[in-house]
Amino acid sequence: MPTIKDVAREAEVSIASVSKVLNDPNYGSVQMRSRVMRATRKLGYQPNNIARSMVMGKTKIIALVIPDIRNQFFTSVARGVEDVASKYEYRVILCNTDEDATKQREYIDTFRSKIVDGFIISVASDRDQYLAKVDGQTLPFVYIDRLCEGISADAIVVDNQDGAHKAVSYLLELGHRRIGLVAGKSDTLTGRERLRGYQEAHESVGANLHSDLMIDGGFTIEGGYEATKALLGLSQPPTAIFIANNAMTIGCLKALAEAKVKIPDEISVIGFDDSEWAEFFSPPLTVVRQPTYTMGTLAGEILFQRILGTAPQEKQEIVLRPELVVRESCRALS
Amino acid sequence: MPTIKDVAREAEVSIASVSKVLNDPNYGSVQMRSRVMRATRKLGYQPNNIARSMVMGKTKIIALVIPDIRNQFFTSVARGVEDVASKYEYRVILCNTDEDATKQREYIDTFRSKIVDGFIISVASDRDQYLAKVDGQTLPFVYIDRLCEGISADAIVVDNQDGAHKAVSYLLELGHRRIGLVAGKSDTLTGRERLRGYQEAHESVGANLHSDLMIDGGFTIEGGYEATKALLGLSQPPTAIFIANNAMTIGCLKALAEAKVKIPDEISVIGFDDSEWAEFFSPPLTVVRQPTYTMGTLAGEILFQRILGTAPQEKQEIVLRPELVVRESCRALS
DNA sequence: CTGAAAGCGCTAACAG
DNA sequence: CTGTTAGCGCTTTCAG
Repeated sequence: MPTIKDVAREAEVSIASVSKVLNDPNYGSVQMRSRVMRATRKLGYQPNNIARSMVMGKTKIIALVIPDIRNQFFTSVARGVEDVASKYEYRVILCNTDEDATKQREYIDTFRSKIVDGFIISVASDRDQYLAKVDGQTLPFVYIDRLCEGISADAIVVDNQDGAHKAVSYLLELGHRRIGLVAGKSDTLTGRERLRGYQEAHESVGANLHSDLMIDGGFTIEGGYEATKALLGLSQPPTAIFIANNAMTIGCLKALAEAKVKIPDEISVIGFDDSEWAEFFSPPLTVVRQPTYTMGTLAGEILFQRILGTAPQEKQEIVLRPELVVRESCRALS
Repeated sequence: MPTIKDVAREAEVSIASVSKVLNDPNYGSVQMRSRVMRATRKLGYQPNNIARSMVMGKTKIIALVIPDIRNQFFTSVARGVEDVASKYEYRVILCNTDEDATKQREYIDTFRSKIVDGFIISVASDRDQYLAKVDGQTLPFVYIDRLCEGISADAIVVDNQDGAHKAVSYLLELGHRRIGLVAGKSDTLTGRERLRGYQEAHESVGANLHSDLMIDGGFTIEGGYEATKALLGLSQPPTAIFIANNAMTIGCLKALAEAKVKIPDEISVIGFDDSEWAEFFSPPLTVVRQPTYTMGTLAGEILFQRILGTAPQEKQEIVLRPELVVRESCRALS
């Protein structure tokens, strides 16, 4: 690989001049500029960003850390982040932790060594406090969707309790009284808040809570599948199921299909998170929709405010409202 | 951020010693080692990888460049790549080009400046020859799924023509003679090969090809939706549809649902690419399945052979076989 | 066994 | 308008 030195020699100028010409389109005399440009082209020179980053202390890269790359919720968020990053001429790299706190630690270490200028993170578990090692002052980060209480940073979240409440209230209004919950990971705020919304919806109409109806599905496809099978195996199975995320909904539907339980005739279903296929599934799925793309753009904007130093001192927390999208997977209990 | 200098001062040794202790667990005397370790912990020192990368010429990062992050095919490939990368103690960063050759160029430039040690790429378009700028000798890369003919590199691909052939032959055996094709991007090899398989299956049984039945869907959800609507609007609509990828299948199903065309009673459907929801869709979708995860691990292994210099001189091309997964979305024409 | 010094490729004062 | 020089934080000979 040619370096700036080679270009300087070829163009017969100093390396400083090459650097300046390359970084400032109208530096120097016309002749020199053209000599440098010609040499650059001739050698196929590409500046070494590693070296540049070292002296500038900036890499022009941000990271987005997500727990499950196969979950459309996160990939949709990613599209939002990418769009604002490209506006600021930044690249975004995606890091998948696979719901694994250890992998998350590895990525955090990588970031702490200045490989990115900032990052957006949806934590794998809020039981892991490793994030506290990051000094938000020198390496800004913002939470999206899932945060760690106690470790302060800007955050873009959705009112999960409200979303779950809306879904379960709807089921309750339809007359259901045995509503199964395929719950999310209890070591995430979102998991706990959705559980809380489920409970609170029951409480607000004086309905009884049955502990055998609440099963942890760990936010994964497999977990959702197992939880649903367990629910179906109950001596008194639920007449409706509320599933706390995307991935688990896939597992739940699979279990329902295997058991040949008809939706909505034999069981009503509501999922948290919309997805591209939910709409034309048959029957079309009723879901709680989160504004994923917007969450991504907002998180991106705040992060760049921090990176550019234009953000206010105090941390901001933006809470978005989820929305109930009623389709045809629920029916009234007669 | 503390630097190696700070640690050296704190431990009262030279920076060279700190560096050596940190990189070689049994360097130096026991006392010195412990002094260094204590200082490291006390200051919360984290080596600056940018600096390290500069002197070592390695970043311990590889990139995976994909055209559509919302497509499960690619995210599943990504899981495979990640698993082998972590085996080699590498991080993988994901770069989404959004089927856009310009974005792809930007990423390639970023890589050429030594920000990664190598990359795996599924090209956005093989009409763009920018990739030729990277010198595979200094910056190894391997193709996955979609490649650029004329720009030599290792490749992991699937026999797309064979996959399409299997699907269409199956439809033909079922008695269908007007089979719609929602085709992939014509500027990708995969798109062209799948089209070729469709044609060749017809030829091999002497069936006529109707040009009005072959519509380009551009590999996107929207494209699949529009193509299907066009197919449905024909004076003589098809009795079966073969869709050349995942994303377009979603669009196709949406169009079919809107037009209230029943699958498989009124139309038979086969998609290229399996997905998590295809199985419990009703009816369960018959698809051509690619070994996505395996493709990712193979690509990763070859890339590391190149990075570590243990690969043979000549480029390898591994062609995997897709498989027809028959479920319930096709019926025989009586 | 330890430290001084060179240098990775680049930018940014500072001189000339 | 251009060039010299001093680092950025780290690894790595090479002496001591």
